[in-house]
Parts: sequence; structure tokens; C-alpha cells
Amino acid sequence: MQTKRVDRRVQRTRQLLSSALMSLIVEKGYDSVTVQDIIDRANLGRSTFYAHYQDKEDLLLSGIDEVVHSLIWGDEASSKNERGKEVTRRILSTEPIFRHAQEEFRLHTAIFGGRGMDVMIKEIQYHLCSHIEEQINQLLPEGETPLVELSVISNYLAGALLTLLVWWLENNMPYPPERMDALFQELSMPGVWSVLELSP
Amino acid sequence: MQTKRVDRRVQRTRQLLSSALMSLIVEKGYDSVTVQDIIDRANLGRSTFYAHYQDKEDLLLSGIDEVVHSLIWGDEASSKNERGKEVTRRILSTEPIFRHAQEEFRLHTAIFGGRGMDVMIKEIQYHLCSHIEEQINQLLPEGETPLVELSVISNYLAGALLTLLVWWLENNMPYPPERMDALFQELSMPGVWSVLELSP
DNA sequence: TTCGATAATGAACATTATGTTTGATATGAG
DNA sequence: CTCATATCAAACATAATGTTCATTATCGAA
Repeated sequence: MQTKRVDRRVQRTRQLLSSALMSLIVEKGYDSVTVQDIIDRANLGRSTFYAHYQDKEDLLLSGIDEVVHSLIWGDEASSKNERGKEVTRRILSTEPIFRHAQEEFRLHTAIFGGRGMDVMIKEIQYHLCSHIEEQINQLLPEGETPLVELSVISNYLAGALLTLLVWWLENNMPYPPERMDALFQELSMPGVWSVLELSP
Repeated sequence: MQTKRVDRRVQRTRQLLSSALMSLIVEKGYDSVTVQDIIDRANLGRSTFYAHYQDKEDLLLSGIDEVVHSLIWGDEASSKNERGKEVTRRILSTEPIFRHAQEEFRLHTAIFGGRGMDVMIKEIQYHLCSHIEEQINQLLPEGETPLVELSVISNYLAGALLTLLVWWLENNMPYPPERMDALFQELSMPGVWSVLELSP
């Protein structure tokens, strides 16, 4: 399968549109951004926009993978489960996530606090779930099948994390990221281990 | 404080608009409902609509209290914590909620699955939180102050419940309401008791 | 470097929804 | 019954969407 090189003009246009949208989201919130705003900011023609994307939402979701990766794992090499010390059975280390949210406070606030972002948030949650299910599968003993579908657990955990994140952002990050991670673990994991019928 | 009687015409108009919106939401999803749709369905003039509400969202949120009450507590006399038997320390009984969601499946799916409902869902979550905080305060020993703000806990629980509810609806309600309630309790409460530094 | 393919342009246009205004009409409250 | 006020219909201004097309600019391959 031969990956066709993408025309530079196309790359440039997509890039311009994407970052125009992102900056506008931070500035005025997704739902009040118009296609006109985007092409003005990107300095592109109207027809050019529609040559690439169906609409605003199409553009928004086109960059979802990048955003998820950036939001969830930041710049770090991410969730290395080992750390010399005790290899605690950890499904999800959320500390880097909170830390990254702190660094990119305005962006995160715009995404999780703004209107009309439900589609993107669902997408984020979906990706989070996939990651969590992988982790759980690795921790699960061979041949063991949990009593409930894994998707309940993964959704539960993803939802819990996002809920805490939103609370934290809306309350101007009253605790440091480490504390939030600890809180997340203490709140969510006992129940999860219990449902999985494993000891922590 | 003297409650002025509301003109019957006003009552009628509001009622018509409200139920027109609700039925339309179920039929085609909130975000694709237009003001035109609403007034057509309600058989009212355009200017009449704007005499009562600023816009679609204003109308949607105007009925929030009813909706919350209906969604969260259904028709039942609701969360009576005693039942002859053991008065278990229960912060939130979710079984009636799941049961009610089952009965009004289409409505709940439209609300929790549809686009553009983030505002309403936030509102629902807010009301849920208030209720939960009340419950916790009742269960809390005199003069006891938890280590974390109550709002974290209430948000956590509300978020957990809504997450489970959405999962359940999206997966076509694979378990009965009792089972979902049990799952909710088992998943969420151990961590909550732990953070509150109380035994269940 | 040239040249054919393709992308961007911009301006015009049709369409759709929003929200406002107004004077006439209907209806409820006292 | 009568007055206050709610509804009505129709027109209007505004704003955003999405499409079209002939022209121009840029790319990549030879």
C-alpha cells in the first residue's frame, strides 16, 4: 500500500484551517465560531474551506487524534507503568493528564467547559475507553472473564476521570495534579477492583 | 408574597411550546429542531414564541425543573431511605432512575445521546449534585468535616451515575434496573466511603 | 525549466434560519 | 361588558450556510 504524498498546498490549507479553529475556540468558544471566522483567520477563500471539509464539525473532528493524544498524554512518553519501585497495579495514571491540563488551562477549559463540544468529548471518551480496556486486559489473569462487560468499567473510569477534570478546571484547579490523581485512584479504584473480583 | 395568577393564554402557549419541543426532540433530536418546527407543531405564531422565550435553548431550559424531577425521580414518591428492613446508609438510590429511563427510553436516549444537549445535561448534573450533597450532609456525623470539598464527591457520583446511564442506554439496556443500581453502588461507594473516611 | 495537473481564489448566488416590528384581532379577567 | 393584554400574520432586516464557476497560482514530475 503506497501512501500517496499529499500536495503541499493541501497540507498547508488543512494546517491553517485547523489552527485557526483551535485558536478561535480558545478565544470565543466553539459554538460561536463561524466558518467565516475560520477562513478569515486562516486567510483562505470560502470555497477552499468547503473543498476540504463538510462543515465546522468535520474540521473539528478531523484533528481529533492529535488532540486526544495531546490532551491525554501530553508531551510525555506517557504511562510507563514501571518506576523502579513497586509496580503497583495501575490501570490509569492520571497525573500527567491533570498536569497537562494545568499547562494548557485555556484550551482545556474551552474544550470541557464550552458549548457544543459534546461531540468532541464523546470522541475523547471513546479513545480513553479503548486505552483503559487495553490496560485492564493486561492486568487480567489469563482466561479470567469478568462478571460485567469491560466496556462498563472502561466507561465508568473514563467518565470518572473526565468528571473530576471538569470539576477541577471549573474550580480553578484548587489541588495540584498529584492530589487529583490520588483522589481519582482512591475514589474509583476500590469499586473497580471489587467488581472485577480482584484485590488491588 | 402574592403569587399573581398567570393568564390562561400564557399558560396554554407555554405548555404548547414546551410539549412541541419535547416531542420534536424525541423525533429528530434537539439540534435539528428549529424554532419554525416548534411553532408549526404548536400551531402558534412566530412572534408569540419570541414573546415568551429568547430562543430554543431558553425554552429548553425553562422546563428544566420538571424534566429533572421527572427524569431523576420519576413518578415515584422517591428515595425513601427506610424500608422496614435495614436502613442501609445509602447516599443515592438509582434504581428508580434506571427504571424510569427504561419506561421513557426514547426520551432519555434523545436527551443523553443527542447532540447539543450538553447544556441541559450540565443542568441535570447540577441538580443531581445538590440532591447528593444534601444526602451526604445528613449521613455525615455532627461536626465532621470531610478532607475534600463535598462538591468533588457529589460531582463524582453524579458523573458516575450519568456515565452508567448513558452506557446502559447506548447498549440497549442489557441489564435490569436493579442490577444497574447494584453496579453503581458497588463501583462508586467504596471509594466514596474511603474518601469520606467513614465505613459503609 | 517547463508543463500539465490540481488547488486556491473570490465574487456571486440560492437557501435557510433567526429575530423584530406592526397594526389588526381574539380572548381572558374582573 | 369592557378593558387590558395575548395572539396573529405578514413583512422585513440580518446573518450564516453551502454551491458554482471562471480565473489565477502553485505544485510535482519529466
